[in-house]
Amino acid sequence: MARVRPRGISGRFSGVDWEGFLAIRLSCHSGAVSDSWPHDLLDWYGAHARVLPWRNPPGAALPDDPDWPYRVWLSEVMLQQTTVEAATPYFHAFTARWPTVAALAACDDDDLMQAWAGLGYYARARNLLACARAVVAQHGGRFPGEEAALRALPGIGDYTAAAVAAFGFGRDAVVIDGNVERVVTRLLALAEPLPGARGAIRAALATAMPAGRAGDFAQGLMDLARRVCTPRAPRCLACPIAATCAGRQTGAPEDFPVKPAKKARPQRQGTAWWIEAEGQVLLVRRPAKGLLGGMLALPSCDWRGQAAVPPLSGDWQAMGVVRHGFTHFELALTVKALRLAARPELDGEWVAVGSAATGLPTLFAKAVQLVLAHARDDGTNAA
DNA sequence: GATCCGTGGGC
DNA sequence: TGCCCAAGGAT
Repeated sequence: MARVRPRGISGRFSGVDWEGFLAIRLSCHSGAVSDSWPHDLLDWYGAHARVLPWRNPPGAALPDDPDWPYRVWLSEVMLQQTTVEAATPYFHAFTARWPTVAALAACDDDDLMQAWAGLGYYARARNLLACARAVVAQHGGRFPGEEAALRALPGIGDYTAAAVAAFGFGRDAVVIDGNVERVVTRLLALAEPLPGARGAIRAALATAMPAGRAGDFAQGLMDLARRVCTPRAPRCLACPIAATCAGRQTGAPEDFPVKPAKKARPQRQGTAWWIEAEGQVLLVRRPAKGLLGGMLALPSCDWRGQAAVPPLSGDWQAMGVVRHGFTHFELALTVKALRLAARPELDGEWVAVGSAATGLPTLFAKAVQLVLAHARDDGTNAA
């Protein structure tokens, strides 16, 4: 069922949207978008900025700390498509364990992947390490401050390069993420769907950005997007730039940004095998590229419909089914267990049963929990 | 440009 | 419950 959306002036019988009417009159009087909105936003940000461990307070000079850009970069990579709440404990754990980019560059690959486990998008972890090592090898252990040099490093795209330049070095970079896109498409009522609208977004921000305040300007837009200009039911009455917002004047600011329709996620099925012997279970390292690349996992078949051939013949016990949604498909993973007296000759790493769930991606952590819960039930029933 | 790549939370 | 969303990047 389609969502019901108020359509502003034309869609209502009792008809007159006085708020919108007044806004349009004001707009016609003063111009389509006021020149003062960037400073209104900075004023609002000065009073309402979130306090975050990787963020400089509004209006303050950057910390006199050679590792500041490192922490900014680390936070930005963790925050790619990831919420502040999910990333924060990982940020603290990483900075405590690896306080400098040189320390991170020197770490063991498997330790890094285990530390990243659960955060998702594991290519970020592989690129994180490659980037740290490139900074040490090519830049003497100091991040470059220029966007172009940052953009050339692994795992750093347009957004992250601009964010590190602005937040880490105080450069005048145009920082555009999904939050900024939402605010600006509403502000301008851009009807063109993403990603086509990005050129207009960048042009508007390059014009509007107050010189010397790029970092506060971008983070102000992000805080506004999270607290006021939310995806659904934006709180326009609390917005410092509502008076100049064309999206609000349409009566349906939540309709922006316009996005292309999404495809349905296909269903896939697969099987994973728990092989236990001598208090240990067999894990395997997945190939470096592709889904869950480089991560430890339970042995499993591929999930594209091929027959599930277990790595050993034997008396496999059914443990149940784990359902897990990925970005572009949904998986029903059947879990089967085989317990042996002695460890068989198989490729992989044997780990203690009690610690098997730690350091695994969430899908396999769920599968391990399923097996352990099954074992507890058996123990209860036997006792 | 289109597709692939995790996860957890909100409504 | 199912769908949308979150400080994107690589291929």
